[in-house]
Order: sequence, then C-alpha cells, then structure tokens
Amino acid sequence: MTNKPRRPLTLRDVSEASGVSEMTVSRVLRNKGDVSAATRQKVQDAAKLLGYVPNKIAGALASQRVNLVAVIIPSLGNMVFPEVLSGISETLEDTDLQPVVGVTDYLPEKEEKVLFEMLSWRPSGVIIAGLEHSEASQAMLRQAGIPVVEIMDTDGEPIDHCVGISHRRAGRKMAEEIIAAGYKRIGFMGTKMPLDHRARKRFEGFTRTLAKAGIEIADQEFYSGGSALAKGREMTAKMIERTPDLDFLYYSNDMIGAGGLLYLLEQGIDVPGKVGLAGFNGVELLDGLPRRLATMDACRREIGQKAARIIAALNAGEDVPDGPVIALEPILAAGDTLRR
Amino acid sequence: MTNKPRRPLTLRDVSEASGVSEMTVSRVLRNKGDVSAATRQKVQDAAKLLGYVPNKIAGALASQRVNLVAVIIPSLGNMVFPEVLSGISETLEDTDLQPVVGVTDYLPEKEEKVLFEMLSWRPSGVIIAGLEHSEASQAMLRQAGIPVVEIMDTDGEPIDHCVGISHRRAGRKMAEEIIAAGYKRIGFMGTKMPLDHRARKRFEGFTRTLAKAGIEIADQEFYSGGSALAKGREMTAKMIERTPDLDFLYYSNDMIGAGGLLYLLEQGIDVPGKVGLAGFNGVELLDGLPRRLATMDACRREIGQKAARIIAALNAGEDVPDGPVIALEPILAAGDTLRR
DNA sequence: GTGAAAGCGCTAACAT
DNA sequence: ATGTTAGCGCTTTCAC
Repeated sequence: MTNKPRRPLTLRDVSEASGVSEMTVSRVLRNKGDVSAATRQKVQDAAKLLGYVPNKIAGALASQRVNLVAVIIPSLGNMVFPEVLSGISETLEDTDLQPVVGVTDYLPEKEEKVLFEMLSWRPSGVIIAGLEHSEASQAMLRQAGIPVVEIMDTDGEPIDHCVGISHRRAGRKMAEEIIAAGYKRIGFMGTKMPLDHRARKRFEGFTRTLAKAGIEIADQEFYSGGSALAKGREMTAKMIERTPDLDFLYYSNDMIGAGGLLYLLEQGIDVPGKVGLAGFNGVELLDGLPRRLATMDACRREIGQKAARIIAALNAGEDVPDGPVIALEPILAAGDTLRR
Repeated sequence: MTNKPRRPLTLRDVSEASGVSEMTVSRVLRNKGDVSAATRQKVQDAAKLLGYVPNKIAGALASQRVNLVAVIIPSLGNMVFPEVLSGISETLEDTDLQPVVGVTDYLPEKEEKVLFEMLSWRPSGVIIAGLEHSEASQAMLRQAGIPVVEIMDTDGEPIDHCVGISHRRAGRKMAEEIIAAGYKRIGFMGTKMPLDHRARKRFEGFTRTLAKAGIEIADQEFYSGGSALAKGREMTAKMIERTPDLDFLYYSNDMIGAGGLLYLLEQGIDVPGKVGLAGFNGVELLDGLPRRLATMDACRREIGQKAARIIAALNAGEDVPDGPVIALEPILAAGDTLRR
C-alpha cells in the first residue's frame, strides 16, 4: 500500500515509475499488441505497486468504444426483473461487455430520462423492457446507431431486435386451459397499472378467448401498492364474498395468486375442486407453497440470455441468425390448483 | 425525427445548425453561465431538432466530474438489496448524482473486480455493502480519493463512513427476547454462506447470548440454493423430526422462516404455543402470511437513504454531522409467532 | 453575453 | 517490440 494521492494516478505515473513509454504501458494494461515479457512485468509491477486504476473515461473517449450495455427495466422490486438481469449478466460475462441498469418505475417520462442519460454514456447496446415507448424514446433508440433489443414482449413492432413471449398468447393459453377444465365463473385480479402493457395484453388475450367460448369475466379487482401477498389475500376475500359462485380465480401475477391460495386454504375451501387458481410468471417462490399454484412461465432468464447474446453478436460484427423477433413459448405449469 | 446518423452528433453539429459557438451551445445545454434568451432558444431548438444527445464521456473527461455513485451489493435476488437501492435512488433523485449498481455474488474476488471496474469510471462516491473487503479492495477504496460509505453493518472498522445496524446486537436482542419468553430448546436454520458476514455475526450474537443464559443451540441446519421458501419448509420438517423437543426455531432470514411457518401450520403444530418462530429482515412479504412471523427490521431503506445523503453532502463539500459511523437500531417485531 | 485556445487522459495510426 | 503524434468531444479559463 502507498500513500493517499490527491490526484488520481495516470498512465504517465506508471510510465515514469516503470521507465516505459505511456503507449507501451497502455498496451500492457490492455493486453494489446506485442510487448516483451520483461517490459510487461516491469509495467505490471509498477502499476500494482502504485495502485493504478485506469481512467475508462479517457480510454473510451480516445477509442470511441464503451463496453457498457444499457439495460432499462421498469422495476427491481418485482423479482421478475432481477431474473432477467441474471440471464443478461451471466451471458455478458463471457464477453468484455458489462450491463448497467436503469429503472423506469413504469413511467414513460422516466424511461425517456433514463434512456437519455444512459445513451449519453455511449453504450455499445441497449436492452429495454417492452415495446411501448414514447416518440422521443423511439427516436433516441433509432438515432443511437447501436444494437437495441426490446425484451419481455413480442406483441408489437420492434425498433431493432426483440426477445420475449406474446402475452396475448399467454392469456389465451391460460383461458383455453381453464375452459377445457370446465370452469365457468371466472374472476380476475391484477394490478392497477394502465402502463403495464404486458399485463394488459395478457388480460386482453384472456378475456377475448373466454368471450369466444361465451364466457365473460364474472368479477374483477385491481390493487396498487403494498405487499402483493397481502393484497392477494384481501382481494380474494372480498371477491369471494361479493361473488360467491366463482369457480376460478386468475391472478395477473404469482405473488397475489399465492396470497389468494393461502387465504382459500385457510378458509377450508377446496382448491381446485370448488375454486381453481392460476397466476403468472413461474416464480421460484411458488415451490414452497402448500400447494403448487398453476402458472405460466415467462421465460425470464432465457429472455435475458438471448437478448445479451444478440447484443454481443452484433457488437462483435456477427450476424444474428434468428431474425429480428424471437418469440419464446410461454409454458403452462398446471400445478395443483387447476383441475384437468 | 431526422435520418439515421452513422456518426453520433456532436456539439459542433448543434453549433453549426444554430449558428452559435460551441462554447455557448455547451453553456445552454448545461444551464451554466449567462446566455441571452434568444440564443438559448435557438440552441435548444437546434438540439431538439437534430436529436442531439450530449457525450458524457467527453464532458466528464474535460470537467473531471462524473455524477455517478457506485453502489456495490452482494445480490439482487435477495429482496433486501433492492430495498436498499430504492432508498439510495430516491435520495439521490434530489441531487444530480446517479447510482450505478454492481453485484458481487458474495465473492471477494468478484467484489474486487467490480470495484476496480467501477472506480475506473471515476465515480463521485462509493456505497458498498459490508465491512469485510480484501486488502486490495480496501486499498482501492482508500486510494480512490472519493467518499466511501460502507453499509448494512456496523460491527467493524469502516474505511471512511458507515451506516447500518449491528448484527451482533440484532442476534443478541433476539436471543434475549426468546429467553425472556421462556423458550429453552432452540434450533437454528440458515444459509451455507461463510462469506455472509452479517448472517455470521447475527449467529454469533445469538449463540453467545444464549450461552450466557446457559442455553446451547439444540440443533442446526444450513442450506444453499433453491427456493428459500421451499428450503425453509424442508429444513424445518427434517429438524422437527430429528429433534422433536425443540420449542423455538430461529431462521437467518424471513423467507425460510415463512417456509417453516407454513409447514408447521400445515402439520397442525401450535405456533407459538408448542413452537415459537422468528426470522430476520422484516420483509414486506410477511404481511400476507397466515400468521405474522416474528422478525427484526434491518432498516434497509433507511440505510440506503442515509448512505446516499452522506455521499451527496460530501460531494457538495458539506460536512456530515453524525460522524463516521451511523448505527441504526434493529427493531423487533414480535408478530404472532413469539409468545410473550 | 459570447468566443478562442488549451487540454482532460487516454488510444489509433503511424513511425522506427 | 517500442515510441511519437494527433486528436477523441467536451469544459475550463481567459479574452473580448
């Protein structure tokens, strides 16, 4: 350890300490170009001794390359997004790229701000949740001249590439399953979020498919804020009381579904005999519940991986073989709360 | 919208489009210095029309100022850390600083790597979880010449500032409560993570306090990987079978505690009559459980807020009034699973 | 209120 | 294998 520097160390300091030109020091520190083993050693020793940390700002400006990938998601509290993130991280770990996360809170204006902010660092690519963006955001993404992958959703027109599932299809599949199982009086519970387009699309796919079978949603309820588990519980209690003849409850996410499940079991209600239940996402948490909630896997980790791979490929000048849209298939997990 | 540029736009482009010098354009875009309203308007129009996004790389290099705060945490999957993050974000939103997150997966080597990487962007400050860091990491933090706040824990020597709770104290308080309630045969369940120093310290505080009362942990079990809820369930089943006379189960986090609670209730075991239960963290999820699990609040959001405020103050050249160490008090929430 | 010059710390490109 | 030169796109400083 050496003493505290007021001024951060520069390449020049390492150069002087090692008696090697700045350029060669730079080469050693980046493992670029041919440098003799002896020189390399000298430089590495000096750098380590001084505690030199390269200045990426300067490096990036000079090389016009920034190894950052902007990842823009609505929230970190949702479990869903951290999982997408790990898919991205683990894939980028094989490259020299690094994810940087920005959070929008489901607000288009904030998305715009975050995007602007991130683009001003000139990242090598953008991975952004959703297909719905403000005009300004779309313009920025197009103008940026870097690979863009929109994730989570495939119901719409991607700017560049896109990886996700069709939430309309997910809603439809669930509806088909429910109809096939013979349920008729269906209640829906979800979030009060007009800006959660994916939840909206699932709901649309769901209701339309029911409609074709001559079924209408018998009751619905929306929540915002608070513990999702507790809200699922409350909403379920309220709805069961208000509409006692319901025989199925479809939840827009697993967490409220879990709350509902716990409530019904406590009440001694027969699940799935009297009331069937389903959520959405396929979160790991469900494994520990008294009964496995029926759900639909949103392929979160895989979406992250595929998106990252696209950015990495494009960044390496390679082609992306699968074309601009990758639609993954949402898989139903019937669990124990949906009779068949 | 204009056409796609191969070359990103520069200040010069805006300057030419508006007929104003680069320097004045720069002033307008940063709201710095006096610029006439007319000129300002011209510049803003041109910038918007072109879709100019400033290059922060160049700006940062020239000004030697980067408005980024490096936030280094072990994991995003843990619920705990996203909450700390929101505390940080919401506080930094009142400043011109921005958090950038790095994840270490509880690995010192990865921490070192992430730290190095982040410091090479010359952030204005560092917020990092824990007080235990490799020699190299400590050296980097000291050398960086920027404010450093270590968070979550106060049991140890901070490099610069530190905000958190004493996990030894948290363990001790819980033990005292359990002893006072008259429980005697105590089992412990936790994670198999030698590198989770905070969990370790809680355990130490816990066992030492029990020891003083002449009580020894009657059984223990550790897990790694998988759904925490399911693991809590499994471990609890195993432990209850192995050591049937246990009258209290202390879990190192709420999620496994919740799993245990669900299991015991299913088995019709009287909680907290026959067996008392407690977890740690005070996660929101607990609100939706059939019974409120006893827990201890780790003050996560507040820690984030306070840490961010310290960085912001130091960055603005202000003093931090509270001194280098801020120890928050972990508050017990007895819930319904700890008889009193 | 506005502009011109210098330079932030690196690396690309070109010597040697 | 190593060194030299120029300049990345801004902002600081100083002049007008």
